[in-house]
Amino acid sequence: MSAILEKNPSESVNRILTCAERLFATKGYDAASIRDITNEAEVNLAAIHYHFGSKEKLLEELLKRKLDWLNQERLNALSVLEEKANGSPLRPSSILDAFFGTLLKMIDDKQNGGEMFLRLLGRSSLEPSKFIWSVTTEQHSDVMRRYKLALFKALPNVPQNEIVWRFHFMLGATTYAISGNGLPALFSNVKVEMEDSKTSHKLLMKRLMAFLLGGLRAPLPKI
Amino acid sequence: MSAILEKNPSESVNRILTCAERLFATKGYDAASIRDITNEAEVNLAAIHYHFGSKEKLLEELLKRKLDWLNQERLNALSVLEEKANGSPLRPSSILDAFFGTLLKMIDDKQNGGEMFLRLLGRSSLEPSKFIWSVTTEQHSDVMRRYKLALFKALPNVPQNEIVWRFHFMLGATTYAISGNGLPALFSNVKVEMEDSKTSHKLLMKRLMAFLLGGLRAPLPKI
DNA sequence: GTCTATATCATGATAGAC
DNA sequence: GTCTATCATGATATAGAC
Repeated sequence: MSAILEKNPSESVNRILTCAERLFATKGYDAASIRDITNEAEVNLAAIHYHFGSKEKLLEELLKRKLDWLNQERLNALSVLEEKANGSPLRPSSILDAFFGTLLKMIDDKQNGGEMFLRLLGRSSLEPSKFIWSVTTEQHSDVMRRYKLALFKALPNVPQNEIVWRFHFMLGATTYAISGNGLPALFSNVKVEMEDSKTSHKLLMKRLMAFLLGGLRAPLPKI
Repeated sequence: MSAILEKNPSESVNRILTCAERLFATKGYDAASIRDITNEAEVNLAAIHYHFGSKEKLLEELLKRKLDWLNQERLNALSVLEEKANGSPLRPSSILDAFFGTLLKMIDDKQNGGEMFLRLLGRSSLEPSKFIWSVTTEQHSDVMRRYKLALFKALPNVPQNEIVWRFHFMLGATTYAISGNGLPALFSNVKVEMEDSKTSHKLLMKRLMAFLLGGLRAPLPKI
């Protein structure tokens, strides 16, 4: 019972969170067992249940912590834009910056985001499990609603149906990009150098934003 | 041993394939157990191992059958374009039609594709499992190579790095769209009617193609 | 070819000593 | 808080009767 032998409790929790984030992000929720996680975190098998209650609760905790922050940032960014605009429509590029840029900037924010969190978020948005899906998406329905309305106002000549679809396509491109899938295959077979990782985050962001804006502003399809 | 009692063997195989396609597509590979599949297909639990050898082989078979066809169609479509162009660069929209349009058209082709196959393909491309990923992507590296080269030629003023990235973004938007994830959340909270399902496939295709082309042709980001 | 029964294993979860 | 031991479940896979 001597205190010197007890490990720092918050240290264990932190190690669990870090390893779970990485393993869920890379192997997927199902394939990452609590044995995998506790082994890598070098904590006891029972620690996850003790600290979080269940594997599902662990994932929920993992997502909610940073998602709450992200969604608040997104709402704040939009509010700032709307105040500055003073009632007139926003520029589409500003809206995309506030929504997708705020997300992508998290990749270099080790405190509130981090690369692994973005991958986890990407993967979780793609999981078919109803539970996981609800945590990632139902949470920020408010955010989506406000951004859709802002886009409607910014693009009054584009049918709202079309805008919603393009929002969907933009989410897809972004989710796929941050989930890290597919990249290896794309870059093989053609001699195109990857940029060094220091600058690659900013480059990815600029490239993706340019692509998204191009898609959003594309000529309407003839129906 | 009377023949009248034996079920038609190919019927069992077909029912397994159909149910597995749907269950893998909707629940994901891990979550769809062979118990689920054999129950819904109304065949014996052991039937999958007898006919396919393993659960993995079943998925492999499922994907390869239709993927081989798709990739051949894509190669053919590109060859036709290149013959007609007679050495001059192709139009980017034609290339996207040949690559993504050929895929999207499969949704109404019950013989070689079908909606469930597209969802399965989408989901499989997003699975983190190395095995699944290799089946869906490594197979058609030839196709990717030829299409990338065609895009390089069609867009000589765009850096090749940029084209590869945009290809990646286009794949993401398309994969996400056909995987069927996220749609319910997007369409809630805003009163936007879904089109009736008869025409929706063609509409989705036109909308996605317009978006992709807009993204591909977007102004280059300032780096 | 089909089916029953079972082997073998990994998982999430929990109880109880320390 | 931590650890060991264990449970119950459901997974893939297989052996052998019919």
